[in-house]
Amino acid sequence: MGAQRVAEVDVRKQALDEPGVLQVQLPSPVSLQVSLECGQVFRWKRCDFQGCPDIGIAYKGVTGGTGLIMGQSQPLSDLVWVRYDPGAVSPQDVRDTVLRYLSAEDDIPSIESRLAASGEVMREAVTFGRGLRIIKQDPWEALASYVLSINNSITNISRIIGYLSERLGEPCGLGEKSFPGPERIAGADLTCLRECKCGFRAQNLLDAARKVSGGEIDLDAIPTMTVDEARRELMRIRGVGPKVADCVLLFGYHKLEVFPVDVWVARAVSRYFMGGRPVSPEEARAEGLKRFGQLAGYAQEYLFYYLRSQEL
DNA sequence: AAACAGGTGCTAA
DNA sequence: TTAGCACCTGTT
Repeated sequence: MGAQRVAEVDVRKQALDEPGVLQVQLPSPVSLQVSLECGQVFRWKRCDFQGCPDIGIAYKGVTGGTGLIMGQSQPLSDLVWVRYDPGAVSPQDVRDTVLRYLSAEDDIPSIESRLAASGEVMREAVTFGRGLRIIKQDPWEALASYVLSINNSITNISRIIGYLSERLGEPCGLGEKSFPGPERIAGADLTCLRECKCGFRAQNLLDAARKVSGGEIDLDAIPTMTVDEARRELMRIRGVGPKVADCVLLFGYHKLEVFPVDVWVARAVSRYFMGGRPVSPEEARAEGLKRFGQLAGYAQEYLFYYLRSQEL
């Protein structure tokens, strides 16, 4: 019913040479709302899935180098509707991009049940965050984003990334602009980055862009390293400490065995697993790694989303 | 108005 | 090794 409706709209829009529409089937349910709003990505804005009232929730953003709108008619479903610019990208590429971005191959039912079985708190956190998927971001964009996240608010991080894309990125469909590559940012000057409201992080971002574009840091080599090596490598960049490095490994390289510790996660570990005793970030990290092993990344994101929703 | 936000680098013990 | 502090900018 809803599908038919969308198909009709699709045909009409195509005839008008406007963005196309397709649906992507995932192997297990996903919640776009949870996955895109839990704070792991900064590019997606709520919007209408134009002309399709059945699609209750939709987001516009950029991934895989193209502007997309993703939407769902139900909050938790294995079906995702996608609107794209047919002049910029093929339907098959859109499908592949979305499947990859949403980590279609992660066995979510298994991850959810194993974490839920690990204790009462995790059971509640998983229930609350059902449909969460660790997004596969572009490694450079993840690095830049988390360099910008230092001592910053999520809304402000999103805004800065928007400014940088608007100013230095390239049109990539649906009126969106891509996130500028390392060469582009390395070629910009400090003034430009300050004008994009990077603040004191401008210097750090520039350092990251220079090291990456100059080959001093090889982002393509990270997957061949052990997590510890990769961590040390990333931390050679100014402004990249343990937390940022772990976020880059989790969100840019899908290293699910890392456990990034920020103030919220440290708070969660203290409250739920250490009887309320204050813990250092390093102690919280050790506890997370020990407790969750290969699922640490997912556990961290459920905990973060769960605790924040309670206290925000 | 003052404090805080997905931390990190620097300095001093 | 670790504690204390400053830091752009926007919000409350």
